[in-house]
Amino acid sequence: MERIVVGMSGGVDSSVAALLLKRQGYDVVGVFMKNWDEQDENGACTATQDWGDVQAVCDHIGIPYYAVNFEKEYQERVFSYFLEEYRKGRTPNPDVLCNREIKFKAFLDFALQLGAGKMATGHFVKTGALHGHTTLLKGADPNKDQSYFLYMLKEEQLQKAVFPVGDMTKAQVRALAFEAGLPVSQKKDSTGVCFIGERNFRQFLQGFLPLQAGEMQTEDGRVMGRHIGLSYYTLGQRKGLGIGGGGDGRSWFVVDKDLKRNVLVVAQGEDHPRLYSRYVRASQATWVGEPPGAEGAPFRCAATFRYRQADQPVEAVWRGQDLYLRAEQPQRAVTPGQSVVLYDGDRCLGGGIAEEAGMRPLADLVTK
RNA sequence: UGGGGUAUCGCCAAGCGGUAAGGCACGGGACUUUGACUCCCGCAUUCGUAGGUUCAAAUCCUGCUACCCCAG
Repeated sequence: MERIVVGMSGGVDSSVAALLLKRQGYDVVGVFMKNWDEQDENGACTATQDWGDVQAVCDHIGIPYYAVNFEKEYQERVFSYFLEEYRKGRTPNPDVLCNREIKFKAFLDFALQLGAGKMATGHFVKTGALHGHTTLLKGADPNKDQSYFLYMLKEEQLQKAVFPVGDMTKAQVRALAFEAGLPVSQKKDSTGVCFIGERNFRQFLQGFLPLQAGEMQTEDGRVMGRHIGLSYYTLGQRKGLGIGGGGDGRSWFVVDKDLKRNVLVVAQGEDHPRLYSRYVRASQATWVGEPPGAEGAPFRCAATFRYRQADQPVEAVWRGQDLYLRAEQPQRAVTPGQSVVLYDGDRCLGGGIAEEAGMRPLADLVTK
């Protein structure tokens, strides 16, 4: 009987994943990862609660369970990067790294050590086969697809992974959990940075980053207020600026960060031109399988510039680790540090990390 | 301390005798395995202040205070 180790978070998705594998006759082992040791704002350790849920679920399903601790790995491979990016005034997405480095590396290795042939998670994605290669596909539930977070995985990693709920909708998952009597069937979906959880982001960052207050200015230099530190804001952000009234009365948004002068540039109106860009340069390009096309050869595909965004038609070209994109439609608040993920239909090709974006063709951008 | 003007929620701003619009900010919620965006709900028993007129005033009158402008 083939053994499969399931990464269990204590949530509905991974619980149902374990349940399905068990029903399919696999030798299922549930493993809970504790990668962050800190209490939330209320002094409660959510990991303790989640671990309790994992135990309850596994007992219910009738499978053995363990807990592993990758705090060190998480700190070294994910969190340090996360902080470093913020220090540079960028807006990182730690979860894409977490998947590549922790869930589908450290954890995968651990699973193999336990004698498993494969590992499983509750991600809403699917794997497919194309010309003898394993591919990463969007989950069946368009509203829950999580391929955006997994684009950094390589084919080798995917070959060892199974995603039992990938072809289900969230509603189906919940219904199944309920029918099976899983104790977490009604548990609210968790959000926030993986393993760290939901929390007041500003407050959280303050524990790691210095506050370096400065001015908020309009493009033409009018001082609109003060900011507490450029790291604490992201492009396109509206809430938290504290600027009200003035101008045409519309809301204010962050349109730029001037690291040199420590000035947060703000502009009025959700449709402000400074908020949009069609040309994007991304770095650290990574491909699930073979790179799309030849180096330097433009190709058409779809892209998402943030989680849950609808596919955006783009023309792309890659050169080495660099990825250049020209979007057909102007994209709102493409932010340095955030991931750009490419698709061919439902197949996730890979992606990169946005470095710069604008409405004007940037140097080396796709030349038509 | 001559003349004129303005004082309504943190900000902007309706109101012009009939019992406080709206926008922004802010708070809460929804959505969401990043950060954001978005959506929904809430948000002045009170109109610089003290009196007066009136059945009734933020709206009219008077004093005071503050700020602005022009004169000095």
